[in-house]
This record gives sequence, C-alpha cells and structure tokens, in this order.
Amino acid sequence: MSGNVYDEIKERGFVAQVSDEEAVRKALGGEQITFYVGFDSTATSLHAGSLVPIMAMSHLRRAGHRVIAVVGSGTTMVGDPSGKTEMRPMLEEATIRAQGQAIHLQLARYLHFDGQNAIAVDNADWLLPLHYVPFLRDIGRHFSVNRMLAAEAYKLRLERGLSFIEFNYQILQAYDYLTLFRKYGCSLQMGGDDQWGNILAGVDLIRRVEGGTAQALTFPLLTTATGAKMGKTAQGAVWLDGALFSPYDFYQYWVNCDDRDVGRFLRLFTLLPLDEIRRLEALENSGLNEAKRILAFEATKITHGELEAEKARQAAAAAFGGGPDRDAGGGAGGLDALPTTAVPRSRLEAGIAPAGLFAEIGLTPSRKEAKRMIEQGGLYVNDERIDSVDRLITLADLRPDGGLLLKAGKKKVHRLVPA
RNA sequence: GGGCAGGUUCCAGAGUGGCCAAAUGGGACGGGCUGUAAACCCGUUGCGGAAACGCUUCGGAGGUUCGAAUCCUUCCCUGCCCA
Repeated sequence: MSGNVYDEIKERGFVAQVSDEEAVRKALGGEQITFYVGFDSTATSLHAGSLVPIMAMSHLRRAGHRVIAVVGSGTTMVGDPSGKTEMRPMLEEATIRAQGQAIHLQLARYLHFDGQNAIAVDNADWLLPLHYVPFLRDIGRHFSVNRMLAAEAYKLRLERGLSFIEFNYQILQAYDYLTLFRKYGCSLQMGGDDQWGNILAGVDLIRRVEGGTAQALTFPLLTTATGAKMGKTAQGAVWLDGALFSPYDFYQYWVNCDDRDVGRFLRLFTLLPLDEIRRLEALENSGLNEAKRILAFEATKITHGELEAEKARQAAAAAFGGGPDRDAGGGAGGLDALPTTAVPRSRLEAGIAPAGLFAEIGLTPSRKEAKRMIEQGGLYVNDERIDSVDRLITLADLRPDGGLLLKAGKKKVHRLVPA
C-alpha cells in the first residue's frame, strides 16, 4: 500500500481530533514510529466498539509502525470518569487481572505480538508499585486542578458527583504515556474521543518532565444512525469473544445495521479498498443488503476467521427464507452455525408445549413472554406461525435436514435437533 | 462530624396507608408495511397460571397495622450546604 497511512485512516473515518495534524501525518508517512492504545480491563472481552482502535492499530502496524497495546489493569482499578454519568462499580484486583489477561489474549489475535514491533504491556506493572508521596512530588505537581476541573469530560460528574479516586485517573493515564515515552520512545497515543483530555494530559506531562514532543489522536465515538452506542444491543454488548457472542450473532449484528451506517462501517471495520466501498455504499434500496452481507462477512472474518465467517453466512442464508442455500442439500454445514439445542427424541414423540420450549432454549426470557408472543403471532416453527399455546412441537415438524427451526420474531432463530 | 434533599419496576420519573405489579415518557419486544434497513401505525412490556387467582418487587434489616412503595426505628449509599 503506497501513500501515507495517515491519509488512509483519515479517509476511512478513524480521525476525530489530532494534536498536530501536520506533524502526525509526517511522522506516520516516514520511518517507523511507536504508538500506543490503552484498553481497560473492565470485562473479559472487548466488544465491537473496540474494533475501531484495533483496526486503526492494524492499519498503522501494516504500514510498518510499532504498536504497543496497553492493557490497563492498573488504571481499571481506579476507573475512568471521562464522559460517564456515574462511577463504575469497583472491581476486585484479581478480577481485573484475570480480565486483563483475557483481553491481552484477545488483542493478540489481531496484533500478533512479537515483542519487537507489536508489544503488549500492562500498566499495573508500573502503576501498582508507585509510592504515593514521591509520585505526588514528581508527577502530581505538574497537574493543575483548576484546569482539570474545567475539562469537558468532567462536566457531568461535577454536577453529579466525582470521587477523588476517579479524579486521579487522568494523572495515571498521563503517567502511562510518559512511561512509554521514556521506555519505548512512544510518541503517539490514540484512543476514543472521550480520551482526548487524558491523552493531552500525557502529551503535556511529557513536555514538562522530559521536554519531549508527543502526539495525540482520537477516534470518533461511534453511535449508530439511530443513536445507539456502537457495539451495544438491547441484549448487551456485541462481544468479540465467540463464546460470549457467537460468530453467527456477530455476523447478524452487521447485517442488521442501519442503511446509513453501511459505508462508514465498511471503511472502519473491513480492509476492503476504498473504491470497492464506494461502489457498495452507492447501492440503493434492497441492493444495500448485498453491501451489508459483505460488511458482515468481512468483519466476521477479521474477528472470527474465514471459516466461521463462511459458516455464519451460510447459516444466515439458511435461516432467512429465499436464500439460495435454503433448501440446498449440502447446506447443513451452515445450519450448524445456528444456535442449536438437542432434545430427547422421546420428548418430541410426546409433543412439547411451545411456551416452555421457547423459554427453555432461551429464545424468550420466560414462559410468560413466550405466551405473549404467541398471542401476538411472534413465534414460529419452520416459518409457520404458532397460533396457539396448545400447538405442540413434535417429530412431524422435523425437516429433511433432521432438525427444525424455531423463531421468535423474524430474526431470532434457534435450531432444534432430536437426540 | 452537623443541616437539608434523596435512593421506586431496563432508564427517567409519578405515587405518601387499601382502588399499586405501581401513572407518564423513553427504551425494548411482537405484529403490520418493507429490503433480515429507516420512518410510520397497532399491540405488549415482573414471574407462574388457559383462567380465577397466586407469588416476588419500590436501598438493607426490623417494627406498627386487618392491610405498607407509602407510617416508625435503625443501618447503608448519593447529592447540596456548613465544618
């Protein structure tokens, strides 16, 4: 890929703010530089929102720059108040450590840490051993409380309450940057736009303490066209861990995105050439579904691998009527990717009442909800609407492929097979 | 540490002894229309039950009462003002 990688990421929509655009562009267009992005250990998995920094990192890495992924177990013990309405619950150290470990492994799948050009570190290593008073004297004195209080990121919290521990978060993150600057010559920190203030605090600290120049770059905070936070669904986060959020669901998440988001998402979450993306986003009406399938396939491929992406694609085709794989004899491979439950053959012989079954396999949260949905015409067996709570599911419902499909609404599908 | 105001169902926010599983709005979910989209329209939105009805819920624990989200005691938490 010729050209400046800065232009590439900018054109793809990764850039929200930059400290010194000309300087950053020049640096990224030249010899190898070292940059870092931090990930807090607040869960055992990252979610779709974290794909923005991950994709940005891999663009820079492929352009030859050195990446440091910082797992923030140390900062997570403090908790970042930036832009948040209220304090996060405090987590136990052991929990944070375990989560940090999991996140490290997850990042490794995208970044292939080699200790040379892709490095993973945990800020707990240098934050936890700090001594309070020396730290205050060396680092704390460089921070102006007045300025911190004026920061936009704290505005909400100054209205609703901000504890001292959280107020320290920015100082620790700034110290992270300083540490990496000293140890690795790291001269660029990237992060979500809510991190702008924290990153600049680090830039400032480096200048004050080391007289060095470092840069800041933030990514836009994504919301979907409908205003929801990127990577969240009503059911919860879109986890990158396939055990928490299956590749099939992951694929579906992208297929179901809003029309208006397709182009933006293709740029951010796939590696397709921009020409191709422009062609896809220009498709109109139902043609956009094709673009969404490509988006879903590419994004799933990056996170779960080509094999899983292919299975998810086939499963989706099989689950949604009209697809060419629907009744194709060899399509069973796709069906396997659907969430599946095995029930004893004897139960099917006796006939299973639908409300209990849907609740049992988790397609509905409770029997009550299942019944409500039956009343509203929202539950289906093999695309046939269940019109009564007395309509039993039996062996007669099995399809040639040996299983049957249960649907709650038009989109939630579950496969049932006899055992 | 003192004074004041608060902690209600996913969220916001009503409710101040029975008519409260709890108004209203948002969100979410289902249906209709579509393109596995948006917008819009209709419906649903604690659990169990076919229903009658039963059970669990209004920060925690006790208490008063035939009956408590509502009253009392105490504890925990949050905000504001004072120190």
